[in-house]
Amino acid sequence: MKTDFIPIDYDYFDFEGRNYVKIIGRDSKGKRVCVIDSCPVYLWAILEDKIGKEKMNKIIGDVKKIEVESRGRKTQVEKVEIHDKNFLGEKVKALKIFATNYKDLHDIADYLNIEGIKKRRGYDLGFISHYIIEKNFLPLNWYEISGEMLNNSFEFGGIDAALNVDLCIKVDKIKKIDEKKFSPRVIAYDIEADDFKIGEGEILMVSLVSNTGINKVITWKGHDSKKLGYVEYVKDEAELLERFVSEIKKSSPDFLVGYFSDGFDLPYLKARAEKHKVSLSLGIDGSQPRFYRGRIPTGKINGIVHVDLLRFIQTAYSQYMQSETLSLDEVANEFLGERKKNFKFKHSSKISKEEWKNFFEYNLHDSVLALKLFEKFWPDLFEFTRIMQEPLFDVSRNGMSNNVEDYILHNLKKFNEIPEKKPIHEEISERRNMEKYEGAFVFEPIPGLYENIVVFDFTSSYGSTIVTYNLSKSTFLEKPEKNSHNIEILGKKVYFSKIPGFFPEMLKEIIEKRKKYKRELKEKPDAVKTARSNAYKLLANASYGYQGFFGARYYCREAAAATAAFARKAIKDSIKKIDSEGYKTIYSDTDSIAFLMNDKKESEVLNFLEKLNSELPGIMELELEGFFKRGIWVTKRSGVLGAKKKYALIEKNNRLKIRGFETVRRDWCNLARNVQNQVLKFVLEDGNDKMALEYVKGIINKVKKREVNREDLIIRTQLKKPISEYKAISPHVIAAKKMQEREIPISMGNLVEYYVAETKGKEKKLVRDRVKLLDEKGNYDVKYYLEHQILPAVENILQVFNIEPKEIIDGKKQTKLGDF
DNA sequence: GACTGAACTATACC
DNA sequence: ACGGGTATAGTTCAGTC
Repeated sequence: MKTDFIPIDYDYFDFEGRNYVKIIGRDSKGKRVCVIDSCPVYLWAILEDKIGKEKMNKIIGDVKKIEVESRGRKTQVEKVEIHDKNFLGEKVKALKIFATNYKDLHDIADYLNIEGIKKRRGYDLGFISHYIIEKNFLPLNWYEISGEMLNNSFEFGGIDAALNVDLCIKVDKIKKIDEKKFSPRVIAYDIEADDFKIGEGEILMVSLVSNTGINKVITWKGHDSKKLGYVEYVKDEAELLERFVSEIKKSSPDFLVGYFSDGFDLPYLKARAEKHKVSLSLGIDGSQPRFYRGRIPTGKINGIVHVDLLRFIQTAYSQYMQSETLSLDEVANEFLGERKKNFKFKHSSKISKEEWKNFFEYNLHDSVLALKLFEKFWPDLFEFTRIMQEPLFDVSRNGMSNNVEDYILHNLKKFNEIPEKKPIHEEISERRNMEKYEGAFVFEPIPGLYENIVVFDFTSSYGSTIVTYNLSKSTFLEKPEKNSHNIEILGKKVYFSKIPGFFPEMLKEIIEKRKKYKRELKEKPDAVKTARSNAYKLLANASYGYQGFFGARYYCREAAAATAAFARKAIKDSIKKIDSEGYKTIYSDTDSIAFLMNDKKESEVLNFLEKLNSELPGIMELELEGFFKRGIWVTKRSGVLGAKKKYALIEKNNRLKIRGFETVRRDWCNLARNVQNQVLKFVLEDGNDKMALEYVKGIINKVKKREVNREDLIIRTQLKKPISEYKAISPHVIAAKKMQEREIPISMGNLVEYYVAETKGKEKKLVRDRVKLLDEKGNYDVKYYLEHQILPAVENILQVFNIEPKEIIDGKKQTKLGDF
């Protein structure tokens, strides 16, 4: 039996004490294929240096005797080989110890605590990762496989009969072949329920939308409403659950996609199914979803990849997004230019006939958006999976540190390197308690309006620093060495070998690939190249954070601190050169430098950039970020010092680049943000402070006359922890408490919305005493919005032109006092 | 009770 | 627990006079 095959999802099972992988995928005709395979199971024992032959034989003899019996299973050492390997920059002799069951490797490692064995490694990768590395059978790559077809066979206890697949093959040979087209079958889903707490309300409806023609809402509510083609009515919630399961079974998708479905939809379905004693048997083996408790619970379905798009967007995209929240509404708007439908939530008992129709549409449209988002991100999910070489299920949920680590583990083979172990609990807390090291350099700007500004920045600044100076755990030298890279951190010199380490080498390749794909992208753009280039960019950028991350296998604080130190040195050196060339640096943060052109031509600047680059060490490189017409830097609120991380630039085509200002902060009301944005525009477009001032005066009057819509006065603040844990009761905490009292769902992570109102009777001093929810009646507090929102937003900008807006407010107020 | 600096908190930059 | 450090700024809290 021979077929082509693309692996999508990996799982494993035990049979007669041994581990087998069960890989679900497709052939090129779209048939669903299950592949069963196994691989050698082993761990490494690194031997002490200079061990004699006799001693080695004794160790091997002892190791061979090891047997572990646990969980009704017997695992034994089946074979021992001696290998020359690398481990963290050293050449070592290591025993490759083969055993019966991967899950017992940890126990076997415990028995290896014997003299002559220095370290035990390679038992904590997880069997799936171990298998993928061992067999090089990579997710979302095409293979030609051959083997024995299982058809109602008794092998593995009759596993094939229980699986809802077209083919089940016990694989024998695997051969990589050229790329073929792969169009996955995808169903997006979304539920609506009466309570936001998992399982505490009834599920009213569920929508299913697929790229294979499904487009429906299943509901047991609103029978009386006008009949809609896409609505399927069932008799009760239990039947809804059954229909949901059968619909998915029938369609047999590769991916089941939701938005926040790890945290809401899937656990809700599970909880309600349990209540009704309905089996939520979505798995292709008929199994129910399994939930893994982590920081965020994760829902896994056997054979169907459950994707929660929110989690992928969080790690892969959020840092580059404009959206202020990651709500489906905002995210869909940003990526698809399409919003959710309008529907105001209320309890199902209060929904009228007409409203049910809107509710169904709302529900259906959420799935439509989820499917469209999946299609939008499919190239990214695909590339991430292929680059990290882990199943899409995991890659789509991993944070970037996990992705970096996966990339490393799957590329160690080329370096003949034994994998480092995960840090244990004590090690983690020890690392977390470490003192912070010095990070990036930020230049203190002189407040003012500037013209003709150039911005340079280092490409993959920290990444190229790591590569240039070979900074990593395996190249870190405990003792000073002469021919080494060295730099001072926290008053102590640290040294790194000049012999290339695997981590910097891998990173070098990542950066090179990123450059290559970026170049190709420029020539002929397409979604795949964009995704590929983006994935390598993210990897390169995350590698610095990875080495400083306490949970990393290849954690190296010295390397992280040295990276920041070398980068500081590089940028300071560049600033010196820029200034001595006749330019003037006005600002710099981490990897970028803004400076004045001082009557020089753009061509001169570009030539100078080339000169700078020729003098930079290693692969470090500056690039032109842009030429800007004007830019403004302001003082800090207190004092006269220039504020860092707060500036606005304008390009020749009048495109604004605003950083740090209230305009870009979501916890300021829209009025203040919009006013500030306008003022920046006036000031930067043609340096017109008079217009800006008149504009501000107009707004102040509008506020005083109470002509501002409440919508523009809403302050939104995120609840970052449970309400009870707050030590300081700030306005947004009060707002959240008010919501709780009124049983409006509110929990950690939500944005709290409120406005500040005038209160009658005795003067309330604290802001929190004047907080009102949006539907609470009240007059907005003019004084608060003028002095705590508008004024702070424009004050520092106008001060650059020697205008004191405070006087305008106060002056006007004198004349208006009589009004009160 | 007013004032002041520290603590707490949220958010942004790179 | 699920990259890092640098930075601004508002509001409350707690201590002082």
